[in-house]
Amino acid sequence: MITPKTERKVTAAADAQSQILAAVDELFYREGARAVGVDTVVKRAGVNKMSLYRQFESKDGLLLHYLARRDEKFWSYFDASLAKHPGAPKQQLLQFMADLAKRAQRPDYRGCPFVNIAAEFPDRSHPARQAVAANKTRLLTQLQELAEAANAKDAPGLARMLLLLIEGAYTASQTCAADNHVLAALAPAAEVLIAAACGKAD
Amino acid sequence: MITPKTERKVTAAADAQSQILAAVDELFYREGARAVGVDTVVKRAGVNKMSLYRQFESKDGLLLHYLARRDEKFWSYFDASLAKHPGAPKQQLLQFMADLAKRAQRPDYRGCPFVNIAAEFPDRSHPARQAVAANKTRLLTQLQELAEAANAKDAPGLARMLLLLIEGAYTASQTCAADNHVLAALAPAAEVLIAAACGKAD
DNA sequence: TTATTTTGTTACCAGTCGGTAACATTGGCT
DNA sequence: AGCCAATGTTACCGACTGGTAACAAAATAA
Repeated sequence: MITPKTERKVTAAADAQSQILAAVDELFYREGARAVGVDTVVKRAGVNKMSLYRQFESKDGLLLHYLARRDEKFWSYFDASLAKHPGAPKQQLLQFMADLAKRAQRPDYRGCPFVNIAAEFPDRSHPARQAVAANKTRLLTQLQELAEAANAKDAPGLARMLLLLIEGAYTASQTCAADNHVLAALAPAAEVLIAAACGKAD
Repeated sequence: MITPKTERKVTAAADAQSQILAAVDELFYREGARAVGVDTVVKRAGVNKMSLYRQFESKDGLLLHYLARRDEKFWSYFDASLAKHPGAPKQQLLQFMADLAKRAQRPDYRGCPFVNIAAEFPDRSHPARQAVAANKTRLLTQLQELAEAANAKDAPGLARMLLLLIEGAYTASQTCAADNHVLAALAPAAEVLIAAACGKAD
């Protein structure tokens, strides 16, 4: 009695929902959330517009689902980098930087989804902006924990410096010409900052 | 015969043009270039829509004028910071960072105009995107010259690191909650990177 | 003065925006 | 079978998008 009821319709609805979310995930990221209309979304998802509006309250609701997905994806990247050096916080930090630099150099990379949303939505009180801030605050916290584990003299300070570098990598990947090779400086810069904050000992 | 002709009409046209550009400068920056319509611009500028389309070929043309203005404004900021320490490249770099951090913490700050444009226009071949890239490339060049003047061992590398920090400051000012105080780490981070690249002297 | 160019104003264009009412159809449950 | 809820489909809404044709008023040049 818990789930055996309504197999077909639930499946159909879930199907539509997942295809809509997949379409949104790609379109909002590639073209920008404001630039993409709901008509484009439903066309891409291969569903009807009413199917969208019966699953999601509005385009803004869709946007929050998009950000939730991107948040998950980001933390899976983050965890994957850390998993390469368990118990070695300095290596973990550097590995994340190196992986980020590699990701950000892919030709289809369009920058950090949260950064783009912040640029597209001027209103800081917009729910999407709060989702952005939440992601960044959590990232700062995680960086600080790693900095503490690495015995940094000023862990909050080091975390802020590294966050500046990360945000800079996101942005520079979009603003700077590729042949300037700005991203190549990401991991080396992080290494210098970490070394200065923790002393030379590995 | 060079300029005595057509005094009135030129004045009127120039008036309309300057008021349009002033309106665009504020609206495009505050609300986003794509989000603001030409109707909003002409209303704000207090002119008629036809007056706009007789001075500017299109909204895209308007956008390029906006970017040109912002480019000038940026370099005036840049030069003002450098003028505080003539002949002292390290100080000049640090001063620019400090001034940038202060600017980016103002409540009405909406990030770097070029960064926002890059986020709003996905197409890298768009003329506005090329204007963005031009600004950043020139900035990188200037940073490199300062790094060389400061006797950095790897001037191009240091310039790239500093550019990452700068772009990060722009972005973090919009993505991060103010009480995370991320911008407070900008000048200290730059100081560490410069010291590491130039040696402890001075 | 007359003729011509520039200006301001209105109305309008086709297209797109996010969102919905209404109805036909389908499917599962009893 | 018969009912009912969830679907799919179409057409539509008012508001807004960037951009223009057409015309009246004004100012300049001759």
